[in-house]
Amino acid sequence: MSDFDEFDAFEAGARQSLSARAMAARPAPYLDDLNPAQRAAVETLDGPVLMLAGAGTGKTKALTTRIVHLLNTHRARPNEILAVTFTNKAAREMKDRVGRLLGQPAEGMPWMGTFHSISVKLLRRHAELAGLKSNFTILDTDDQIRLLKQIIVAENIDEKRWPARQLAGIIDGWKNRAWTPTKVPAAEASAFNNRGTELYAAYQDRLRTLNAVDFGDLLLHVVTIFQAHPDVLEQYQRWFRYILVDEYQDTNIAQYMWLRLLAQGHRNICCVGDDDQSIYGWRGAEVGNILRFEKDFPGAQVIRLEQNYRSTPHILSAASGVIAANKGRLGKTLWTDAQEGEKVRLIGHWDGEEEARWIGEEIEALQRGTRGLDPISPDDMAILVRASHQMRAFEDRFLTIGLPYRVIGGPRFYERLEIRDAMAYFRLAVSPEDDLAFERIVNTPKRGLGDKAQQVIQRAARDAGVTLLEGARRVVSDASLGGKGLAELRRLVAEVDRWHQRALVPGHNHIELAEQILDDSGYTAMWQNDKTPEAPGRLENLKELVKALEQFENLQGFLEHVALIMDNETEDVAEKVSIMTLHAAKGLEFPAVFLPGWEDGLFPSQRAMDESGLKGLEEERRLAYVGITRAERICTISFAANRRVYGQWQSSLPSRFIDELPEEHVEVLTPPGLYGGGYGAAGMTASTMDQRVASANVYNSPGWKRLQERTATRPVSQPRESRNVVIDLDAVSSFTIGDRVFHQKFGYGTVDGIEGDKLDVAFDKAGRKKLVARFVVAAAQADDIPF
DNA sequence: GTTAGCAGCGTTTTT
DNA sequence: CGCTGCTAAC
Repeated sequence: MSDFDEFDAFEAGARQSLSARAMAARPAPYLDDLNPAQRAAVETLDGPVLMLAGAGTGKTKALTTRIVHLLNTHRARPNEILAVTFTNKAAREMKDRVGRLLGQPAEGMPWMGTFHSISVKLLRRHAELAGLKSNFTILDTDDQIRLLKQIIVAENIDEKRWPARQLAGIIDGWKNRAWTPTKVPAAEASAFNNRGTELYAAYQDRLRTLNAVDFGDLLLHVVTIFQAHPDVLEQYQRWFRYILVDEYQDTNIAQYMWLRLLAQGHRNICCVGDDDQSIYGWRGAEVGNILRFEKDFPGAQVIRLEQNYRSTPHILSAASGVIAANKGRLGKTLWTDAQEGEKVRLIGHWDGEEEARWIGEEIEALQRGTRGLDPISPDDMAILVRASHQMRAFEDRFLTIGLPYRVIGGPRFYERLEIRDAMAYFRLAVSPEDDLAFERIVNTPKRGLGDKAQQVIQRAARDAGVTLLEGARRVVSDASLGGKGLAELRRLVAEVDRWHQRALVPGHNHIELAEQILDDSGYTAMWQNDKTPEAPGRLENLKELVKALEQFENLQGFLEHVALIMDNETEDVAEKVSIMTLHAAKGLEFPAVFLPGWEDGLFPSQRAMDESGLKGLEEERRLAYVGITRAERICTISFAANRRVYGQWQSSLPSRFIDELPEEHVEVLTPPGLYGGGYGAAGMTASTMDQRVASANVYNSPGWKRLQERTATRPVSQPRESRNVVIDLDAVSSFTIGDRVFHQKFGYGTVDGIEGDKLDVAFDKAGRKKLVARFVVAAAQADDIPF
C-alpha cells in the first residue's frame, strides 16, 4: 500500500473524523518518567514550540514521548505526524524509541524520516511539476562533480583554474538558500569567473534531461513546487497536523522554507535544537533559524531543557565557561544532580607524538582503573579531534602498542569506488537509459574503450537523440569503431540487455542477478587480478554489498534505498577506543573523552577564523562545547607545543579556548618526564630543543604562563615499570624476517625486524611501520579472499 | 590505452 | 610529508 493511499482518500473527502477531542486521553504512564521541563515539552502540543535542549538533557526522550503523547491523546494519527531529522541514524533511533514506548513497531509513521527521504517521497509524487519523471535518479556528490566537469569542459573553461569541485560548492550554497538559477541575486554574479549562474542553469538543464536530481535539488524542487502550486501545498498543510523537527539549529534556508511552508496550516510545529551546538554553518546551516524562531512563529512557546543527565558538574561548568564567550546566544544554564567527580584535566605536551604516546598510556591506565577510579572499557573512551589528519598520530601509536581502536567516519561504504562501480552496473541493469551509469562502467574493467571510443558513442547517441546504450548499439551495428573495442562493446551491450531482461522478470532472484552481473562484466575478475593492497578489501566490500541485497526484494528497491542511506555501521565486537572528529561526535557520549590538539590555528582552526571571522571563531567555540559535553566522567584536554604540519615543524600557542576554561574546574596535569623542571625552565631552553622549533616563543605567551600558574604538583601516568603487555608467542613465532605480510590499513609489506611482540614491517605503499604482530596476517592468507 | 612521474595542495561533510 | 589528479612518455 502506498503511503499516499490514505492521503488520497482524505483529499477525496473520505477522511474519518478524528474523535480525538471528544475522547478522554488514555492514561499516560510515560509522563511520570519525565522531569518538569521535559513534561512541558511533551504536553505543550498546540501551536509553535521551541524546545531548547542542551547537551545531555534528554531531548530525544522528550521528542519521542511527545509523539507518543500525540497519538495517545488522539490529536493525530500516525501518518498525520511529520517528524524530520537530519540523519538516517537519528530517524532510526526515533522510530525505535517511539516503537518501544508504544510497545509495538512504529510502522505506521510514513512521515518520520530525514529531510531528504521525505522530500524524495514528495518529489516522486509531484515530479512532473519539476519537469521530471517520477523515477528520477538521485546523484551523489561524485556524479554531480563529473557532470559539472563535463559542462565546464564543454564551455571551454579551463578546468584547472576553475575546478568543478568549486562550482559544485557554489551551486550547493545557492541550493541551500533555495535559489533557483533565476533567483540567484545579482550580487552573486561574479561567482565562478562571472559564469556561475549561467553554468548553474546549464547544470539544471542537464539534470532535467538526465531525469536526475542532486541532494540539494531534493529540497529545492519541493520548495519550488510548493511555492508555485499552492493547491498542492495546501493538501499537505492540511494533512500534517503536527510537525516535529530535530536538530533545528542545523537547518539551512531551504529546509527552513520547506518547514515554514508546511507549518502554515495547523501551525503545530515543534522544533528541537540547541543553538550552542550549531557546528555546520560552513555547510549552509543557519543558526539564525533557531535564534529567530519566536519571530518566525509568533506566539511560540520556548521550553528549555537544562537538567543534564550526562556529565559531572565540573565538566558541565567547564563547557559552560567556554561557550559563555559567544555572543547572541539564546542562553541556557545546564545543571546536574550528579556527584562532583573529576575536574577537567589539562595537559601540555612537547609535540604531537608525545601527546599520542601519553594518551595511549592514559587510556591503558583508565582501563586498569587508577587513582581510585573504576576501570573504564576502551569502548567507553573516545578521542575527538578537530581535523581527520590528527588521527594518524594516534593510529600509529596505537598500532605500535597494540591498543585496539576504531576510526569513525572514514570513507563510507557506499562512497567507495568499487561499490559505486558495482552500483552503476546495477543501475544500468534496472534502467538502461542511465547514461551516467553507462559512462562510469563502459571502460571499467578496461575494455579498450577509451576517450576516443567513448566520443564515438557519445556522438552516435547525440546525433540520434538516444541514450548512450542505444548509441553504443548503433556503433556496434555500423561497426563505426575498430577492432578490439568493437567486439568488447558488442559484448557489453548484449550483456546489459540480458541483465535488463532478467531484472524485468517479477520475482527474479536479484541476488543471483547481482552476482552474475559482477561476474559477467568481468568486474570481480578485475579486482581478483589486481595485486594492489586494496584489492582484497574491495572484493570483501563487494561481497558485503551483495549480502546487503538480501534485505530487499529487488535491485530497484535497493538502489532507491542506497541513494539516501549512505551510512556505514559495522558493528564489531572487540573493545576498542573510538577515534573521530568533533563533528562526528555530536550526539554521542562517552565516560572518558580525550580532546587533543587544542592549539591556536588548529583548534580554533585558522581557516575558519580567516574565512568567517568572528562567526567562524564562534562556531569553533561551539565545537569545543560539543567536545567537552560529550564526556560523562573524565574529560582530558591537551595540546602540543610543536607539531609536524605538511612535513614541516610548526610550533603553536595553546588554544584560546583553554584560557576560557574556568580555573576552578580544571586540573593541570604534568606530563611525564617534564615535572620537576617544569615547562619553560632551564632544562628546556632552545639549545636543548630541536633546532627546528628554537625560534618559537611559546613560553612567553599569556596562555602558557597562566597554565603554569595553575599547574598542580601531582603528576599522572608516569611511565610505569610493569606494563601489562601480554606477549603472544604464537604471533611472534609465526613470522620471520623476510615474510610477506598483509595489514588492513597499510596493505602488503615485508617483515624487516622482530622485537618482542612487535614487527618492523616495510610496507610496499605505506612505508616502514612498527606494529604489534597480531595486526598483520601472512600475505598468502590475504591473497585469495574468495568472492 | 596504460602508467610513471610530478605538480599542487592541504578543515569539518548529517543527505 | 603524502595524497590526488593530471600530463607526458611508453
